[in-house]
Amino acid sequence: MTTLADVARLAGVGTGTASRAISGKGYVDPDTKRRVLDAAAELGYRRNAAARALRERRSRVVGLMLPDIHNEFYTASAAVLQADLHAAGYQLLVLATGNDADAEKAAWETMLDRQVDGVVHVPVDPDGTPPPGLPVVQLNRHTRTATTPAVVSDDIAGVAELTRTVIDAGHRDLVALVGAPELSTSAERLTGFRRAATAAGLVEDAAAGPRYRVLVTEFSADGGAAAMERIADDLPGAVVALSARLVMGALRWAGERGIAIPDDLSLAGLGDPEWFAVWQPPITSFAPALAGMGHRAAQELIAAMTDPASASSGVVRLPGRVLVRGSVRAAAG
Amino acid sequence: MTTLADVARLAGVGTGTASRAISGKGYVDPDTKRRVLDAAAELGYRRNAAARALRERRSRVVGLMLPDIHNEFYTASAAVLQADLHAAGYQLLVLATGNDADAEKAAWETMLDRQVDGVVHVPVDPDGTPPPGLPVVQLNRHTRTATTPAVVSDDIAGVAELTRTVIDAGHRDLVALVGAPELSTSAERLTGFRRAATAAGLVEDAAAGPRYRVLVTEFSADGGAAAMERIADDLPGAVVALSARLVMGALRWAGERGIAIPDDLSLAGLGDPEWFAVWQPPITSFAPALAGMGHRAAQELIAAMTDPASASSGVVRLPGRVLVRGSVRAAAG
DNA sequence: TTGAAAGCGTTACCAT
DNA sequence: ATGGTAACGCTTTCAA
Repeated sequence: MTTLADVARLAGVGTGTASRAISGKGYVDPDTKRRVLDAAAELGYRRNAAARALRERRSRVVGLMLPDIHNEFYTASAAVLQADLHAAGYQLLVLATGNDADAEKAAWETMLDRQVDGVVHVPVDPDGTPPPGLPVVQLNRHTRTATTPAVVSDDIAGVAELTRTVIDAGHRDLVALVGAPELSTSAERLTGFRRAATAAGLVEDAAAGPRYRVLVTEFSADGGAAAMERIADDLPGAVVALSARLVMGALRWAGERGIAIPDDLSLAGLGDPEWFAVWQPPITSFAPALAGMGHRAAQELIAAMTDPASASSGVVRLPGRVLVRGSVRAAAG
Repeated sequence: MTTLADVARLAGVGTGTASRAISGKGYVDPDTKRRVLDAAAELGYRRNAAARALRERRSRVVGLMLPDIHNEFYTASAAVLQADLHAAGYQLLVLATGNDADAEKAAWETMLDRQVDGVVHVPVDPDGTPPPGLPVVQLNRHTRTATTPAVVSDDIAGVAELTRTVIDAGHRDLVALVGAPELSTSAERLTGFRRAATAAGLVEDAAAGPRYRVLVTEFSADGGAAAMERIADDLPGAVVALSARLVMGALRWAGERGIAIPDDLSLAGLGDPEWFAVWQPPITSFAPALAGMGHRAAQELIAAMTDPASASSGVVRLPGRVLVRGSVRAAAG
């Protein structure tokens, strides 16, 4: 391995000068600089990141903590996050927390050990709190006690709009499928749904007349299917499944039961995995701006790392888009 | 920040002893060790990764280079890879190459700069070659000149078996949809297809009688749809789409054209995204053992990093599973 | 503008 | 068994 000292020797200068020439910081004569750069090129010199990190007290590494690497809801944001951070000279260290509060706690230790300069965090434990002093931006979800900036989707507005399109289609009997209410995502999606439903005069769990029901279940395909089973003998006109996995569960259940969508039952979803558009019928849904969230998170984190004082500690809500497609059918009312 | 020297001082020992006590390497009296550990706990001491990396000349970081973070085909392997590596004390540094040979070259530089101990690499450039001396294992695809171990799916056997099930269903007129033949994946999938087709007496591009055709296209939904369009007025009995995205393209095309699957056309695919099983009809396909590949890759890389000499440089082909579902229909022949 | 030298926090060697 | 000390490769003062 060739070191800075090697380069300096070949160029006939001191290591200090060589360092300045290569980093571009501080005064160095143009001629000298050339010599150093040539020497570096000749030897194929590469700066040692560990030595730099040790000396500069910053690693230029950013941590990404997420519940599950194999979940396109996160990777959609992660992809642009990685690109933006890379462009800014940071590398991404990825750690999965597996939806486990203990693993999440351990992950913070790892991040600290690694001297990461900052962390992008999709929180698992709603009450968890990041180590003080470390620039952190929460992504997608936000904890109750968020003292760090958070970048999330404006699910309240989005799901409300989605629900409105269902109601506008004439439906007066709705069911919402939603995950654990401790998560900010579930809570906000439900808020949006309720807001639109009550605004339209639907009453929760009403025995007769315009009504809506809320089914809390596990955030998975199995959870979605199980929830549908619970209302099998009292189907509504439309189901609003508040995550892509819940949509899948509802779809699976409908397929097994021979329930036709949208003829027997209308379905609206959340998210926009590629297959939503190809499904017969294509799935009407609210699609959070996942890429936009990744961009914004990168931007917020870079700001926080550059100037920790400026750390905006608010929750940024990015608007998404309602995609009106074929899975919701006009109803008499 | 508290350093090893702080701990040593509090425990009343030298830094050397403190280091040994904490790392567990070398002789140290049990009593002394206790004192050091207590002091460390009291101070909330954490070893500095940069200093360790500098001194030990190893970072305990492994790089993961892949074309696209937002692709479940890769993340399925990446998730278990991360878990296994984490368990072995390594962290994962993720870098996307975006299917671009230049970006891939630049990524190697970054990996070198970061002093990663090894790299798991999903190759983009079929002729690219990793920097010498760095433990590397190729995942999913392998380059022509692989001097490093590669862990891939046994697509040859898998696709052959898949194709056989289609033929056994009575089909004698097949079309294969496949991506760029430079990629080892495309090439091997096609080999499997051809092998089974010819073995059954099908002739490529025959004007009459048992035949098969091969359509090379872009590895995307659009590519799949475009390919289908090319054979619109001479549809085969069954299409074998050799990637999940191609399946999606074929499905989209069929939906737009009003072609019913499997009644008008049988379809077999590759991969096993969740929606394959939920689709009506569920998609018959060959599913590579992505998780298994992640495990094996982690294992190979750890071996290579532990003992570079032992680096097996062969291509490991892991068997996958053929999932017989409803998208292929029995045909007269 | 430049070079020498002092760290950054560890580990590992060498006497003790 | 233990403590001092010399690296590891770099950045950054400080004098010159």
